[in-house]
Amino acid sequence: MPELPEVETIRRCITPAVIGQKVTEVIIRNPNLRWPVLPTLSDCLREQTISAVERRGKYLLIHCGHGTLIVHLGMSGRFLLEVVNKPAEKHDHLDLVLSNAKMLRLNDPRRFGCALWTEESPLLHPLLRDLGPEPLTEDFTGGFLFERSRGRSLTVKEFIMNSRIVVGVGNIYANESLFAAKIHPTRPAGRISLQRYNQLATAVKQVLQTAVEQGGTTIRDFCDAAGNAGYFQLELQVYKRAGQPCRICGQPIQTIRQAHRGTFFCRKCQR
DNA sequence: AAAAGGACCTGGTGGC
DNA sequence: TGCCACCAGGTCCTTT
Repeated sequence: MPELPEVETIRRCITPAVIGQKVTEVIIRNPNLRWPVLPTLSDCLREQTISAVERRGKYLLIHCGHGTLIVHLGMSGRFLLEVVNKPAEKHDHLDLVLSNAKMLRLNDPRRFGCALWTEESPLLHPLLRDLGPEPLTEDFTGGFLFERSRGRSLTVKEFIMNSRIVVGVGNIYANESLFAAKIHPTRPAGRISLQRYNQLATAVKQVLQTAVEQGGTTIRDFCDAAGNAGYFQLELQVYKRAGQPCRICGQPIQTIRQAHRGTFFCRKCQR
């Protein structure tokens, strides 16, 4: 479900409600996420105060007194702020009960997400330490993409969806960014000029920034922690628009598959 | 080292 | 109504 804008939307939504709150109880209903939830997670977290909620790529980092809970929402995960007595429903796998009588509830039908506890710096965790730069920082530039892509034959779409190259760009925003940069998604990453990578880096930043401002993209079921849908789906130019006219030139949007993911593009606008 | 494909899961949709 | 194939906001791991 969530790419960078959706995770950032959730982060902003939960932050004011959880900062300074103590975790009074942890309820694990189903520990079988992508990696097993630590059976002793409750002992790790109980009575600790949440000091900050950060985001690294698509990971949420919930900083507590003596460690950090690293949460990834996978493909179908939601993080919802609920009142403590709300009955659990299907796929409600984990609750963090807070001292303000609210709780953070993780719901994830496909269970591709995870909730990991670390007492080290989370940025050094094996899942995070090799991640590429944040796209909305100045570390992420066309020059960076150009250098990292030299000699590589994979397609530019697969290249920018690789979190070791740049974090947070999933299938929706890869499609949208390539359209905004007028680059054909199947072009080999190693054969794209610096000038065009400058356009692509600018497009990625602009698309993600706008999506954050719109509260993310709600295609089916994304919502923030308060249950609000996003609005960026109204701005989509190509994603899920196969056969519909390009908003620039009117040609029908094409769809193909790349690495088992749906790709959408305009044959005329993107070269 | 890089590329390709499978693996992990549930649920929704569309065709017959 | 049922059954089946295929698709879905991700990404790690194994094999080539």
